Parts: sequence; structure tokens; C-alpha cells
Amino acid sequence: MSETPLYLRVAEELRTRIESGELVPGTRLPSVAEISRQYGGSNSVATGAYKLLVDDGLVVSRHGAGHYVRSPDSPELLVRQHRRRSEDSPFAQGAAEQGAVGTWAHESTTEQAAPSVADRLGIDRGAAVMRTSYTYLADDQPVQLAESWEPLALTGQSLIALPEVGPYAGVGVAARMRVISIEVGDPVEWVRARMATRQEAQSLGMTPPGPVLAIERTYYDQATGRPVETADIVMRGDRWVSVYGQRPTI
Amino acid sequence: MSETPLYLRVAEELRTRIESGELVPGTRLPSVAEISRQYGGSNSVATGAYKLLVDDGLVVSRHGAGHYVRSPDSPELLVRQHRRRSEDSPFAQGAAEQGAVGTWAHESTTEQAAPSVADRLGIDRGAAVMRTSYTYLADDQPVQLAESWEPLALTGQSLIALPEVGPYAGVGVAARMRVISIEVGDPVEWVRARMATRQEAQSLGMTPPGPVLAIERTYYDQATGRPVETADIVMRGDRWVSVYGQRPTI
DNA sequence: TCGAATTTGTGCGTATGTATC
DNA sequence: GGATACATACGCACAAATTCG
Repeated sequence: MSETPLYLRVAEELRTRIESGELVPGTRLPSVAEISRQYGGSNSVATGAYKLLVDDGLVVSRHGAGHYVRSPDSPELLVRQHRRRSEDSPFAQGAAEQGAVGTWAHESTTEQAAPSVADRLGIDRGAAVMRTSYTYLADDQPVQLAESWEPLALTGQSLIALPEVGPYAGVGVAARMRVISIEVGDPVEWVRARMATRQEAQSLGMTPPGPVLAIERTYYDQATGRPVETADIVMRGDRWVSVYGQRPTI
Repeated sequence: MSETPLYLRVAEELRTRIESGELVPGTRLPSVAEISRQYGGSNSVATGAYKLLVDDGLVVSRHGAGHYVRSPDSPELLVRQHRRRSEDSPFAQGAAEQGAVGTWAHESTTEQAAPSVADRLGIDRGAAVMRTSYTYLADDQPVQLAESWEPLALTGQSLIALPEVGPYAGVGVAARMRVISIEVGDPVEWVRARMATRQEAQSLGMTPPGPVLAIERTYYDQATGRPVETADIVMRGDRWVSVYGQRPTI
């Protein structure tokens, strides 16, 4: 029969009042002395409770001034969402819907597939691939990086060999592949959270290096099941949400 | 002229001795009483110092036994993937396939929906919801946290009101909802990367707070399009990949 | 099996320094 | 300047868990 400690109960009560919205951000909370009087405890109870809430980020304490409900830092989030029948570049379309001007810089080279890339594309190591590096900008701020690889054996001599050159530039993988009679389905994405590398942090203007969403995306030929494109996508964690699935329409 | 507080200096000294490797994982650290004698301070100094180190994940405290240097944990990547027709608890099944023993602890309470939760469930703020907190363990190590909310108006008096009690415990949302004649489709997931809060880091044994995958998952009734369950899922970034989509089968 | 010693967890009451209002 | 508030610290007390003979 062990009751929960008093300082935990006090913290819990304050937490629920904050999370319920009763105590809005910026509200001044009762002082340690007030809580001590109210609960009949000593200062250590209120002090311990506030320490917890500060650690949890719900409360900020200002020396000499009091404890305040913390205002959540609301970075304007960019939403990344795959659309089934979209022909546009997903990035430009998404940015536009969110009121930003989405542009990107790119650079294509041919190279020999590194082992990891070869495995993802199901081709021999060292086979020729077209590699394209992207830097995506929203309102001229870099917000997303990507490296894309396609087997040259697939796109070879066609007009779409260079993803961002020619009549099919900037239209996305699905539309480009259709030009060479390949239907791709929804991509498979492996999503991880990790810290930005120094280089990524610099490219994305993160100071200091913070968390990023790192996505390994692969498109497959629906007819044969073979991979046709794979990409590494890196997004600032504080600016992006990646959404999967769709709410059913009634 | 303000010196750094004594408890911070004590913590700093212990930290450097741990990080330098002088104190190897598992080492028993001086008791609060010993430190108090050594530094001439009172117990509160050593207590405060240890609290910091425990929060930072460098030290674990065992009631009645002492404080110990924490042993670092092994990084094996776990894969999280939604399965369409699975009736099992996704977590237990996934863990088993990856050669781990998946178990979980849970706690259910009814509460009034906080604004954010109410919005996600499409119900009135303050409406009654069943809240269930999960801690998922793989081989007895906590690897994933989750908070789930369901409108009580939906599950009300049925056998499935308590997700983890009764005949339908541990079977996942889809199977439970089917009991009350609700077919849910694939969930919608909002995926973010962010730093772990101190509390999450401690629960997940991260030293110190690193990146996590934070997923907002919502299941919808396919017939009406209304949300039936929503959850916040938090996973260690260094241990998890969340996978979306499926390679086409030829 | 039992008990004593040790250790952490929690709590009380007080005091001093310093920041804010 | 005075009142209020937090940060740190002292010293003590009891409960609960662990250890060890």
C-alpha cells in the first residue's frame, strides 16, 4: 500500500490543467509558497513538482518572477504527402498548397552504383546509374535534400534519362516512367529519425545540427516488381511532417 | 561573482569520470552519504547531482542499493510496418519476426479529451475518452512508447472499452473495432523527427536525449469516415525504421 | 529465517542569495 | 526600497528497498 508521492500528485494535477487548456500558455502558475500553503506541504513538494514540469517542457521558471505555462514553439510545418494520381512534381505542388514558392536546384551525373544503391535497385554493383542531387527550396530557404538513382539500363537512350532536362523535366517519377511504358505504384518508404550530419546541417541552415527525417524511397515497376528509382530524402525535423495514408472519404 | 552551485560541480566531476571511462558501466558510485561527507555538504547536494545524472541517462539509481554507471545499450534496428490483414498486435508480431520477445505494459484511464486529442478524434473538447498508455518492451528493454485515445461514446459499454482487458486484449485496433461492427482501413500516420523530451529519453533509456520518430496515428471508420482511435507513438530514432508501402508482388 | 546496516525516496522546516516586480 | 519569487543549501526524519551476515 504505497500512495503516490505528494509532489507527483501535485505535478499531475498541474499537468492535466495545462494539457486540458484550462491554463493557457503564458499563464502565471501558483508560487511555491502558495502551493505549499494550499497542500499543507513544505516547499520541497512544490519545488519537486515544478522541476518535473520544467523538465517535461510544460513549464518555464523565471528566477524571481514565477513559473509560467510554456508556449509551445510552433514551427510552421511543411507537410509532405504522396499523392496517387499526381503528375506534378510532388514537392512543387505541396509547397504551393502550403503557401510557399517551391523551387529546386539539381545536378545529374552518371556513376557506378555503390553497393547500397545497387542492392536497393536490384542491379549489379558497379552497374551504371544516373544520379541526381536535389536541393529543394521553399521561399528560397533550403528545406529538403535528396539524392536519386536510376539504372541507366532502364532509361538509357530515352528522353527521360536526365530527370530534370528535356520535355519531361520536373514532373515526378511516375509520369517520367510512363513515357517508357513503365507503370509504377506507390513508392515504398523507409523512414528514420537521426541527427543531421554536419554537411546536411549546413545545407539546410540548421544551427546547430538537429534531428532530420531521413527517408529511403523506392519506386517499383508494377508489372515486373523491379525497382526503377530509389532516393535518399533528408528533411529538417523541425519543419516537416511526412504523412502516410488517407482519411476515407464518405 | 556567482560560483557555479556545488551540486553542479559534483555532477560535472562524476560525469567526466564516467565519460572518460574511468568509471566503467556497472560500477557502483559513492552513496549520497559518502559524497556528503567528502564534500562537506548536506545530502541535498549529492541528491541533486545524482538526479541530474540520472536524467541525463549516465546513471541509474536502484532504491536501497545505490547509484550505478549505466551500461550502454545495443543498437539493433527494429522495423515497424503496418500490415493490412493482421489481427495480432502489430508490435508483438513484428518483434517476434525480428527475433525478439515483444511484451508491453499498459494503463487505461478515462479522461476528458484535451483540445488536441478532441480535434484529432473529431469530438467535442472535454468529451469522455479512454486513454491508454503503453510501454513496449523488446527483450525487456523499453523501445517504444504510445498513448492511445478512443471516444468513450463509441466503445462505451462494450467488451472492448478497455483495450487491454477482456477477451479482446492485445489484438490491435482493427480487430477490436470489428467487434462493434466498425471496419477501419489503413491508418493515417503523421511522421515527424524531433528530439526526445527528457521524460521520453529516460523511459526509452536514451543517453542523452537523441532523435525520435514521433508518429500521430489515426484510424477511421471506413463507412462513415469518422476517427475511431488516435495515438501518439514515440520510437528511438537509432533503433527504429518505420516502413510504408509494399513492394509489388509479381 | 531473521534482523541489522546501508541506501535511496520523500518530506519538513529553515536559511541565504539573488532576480524580478 | 520593499515585497515577492525562485535557486540553492543545511539538517533532520521516516519509509521502503536492498544487502549481507
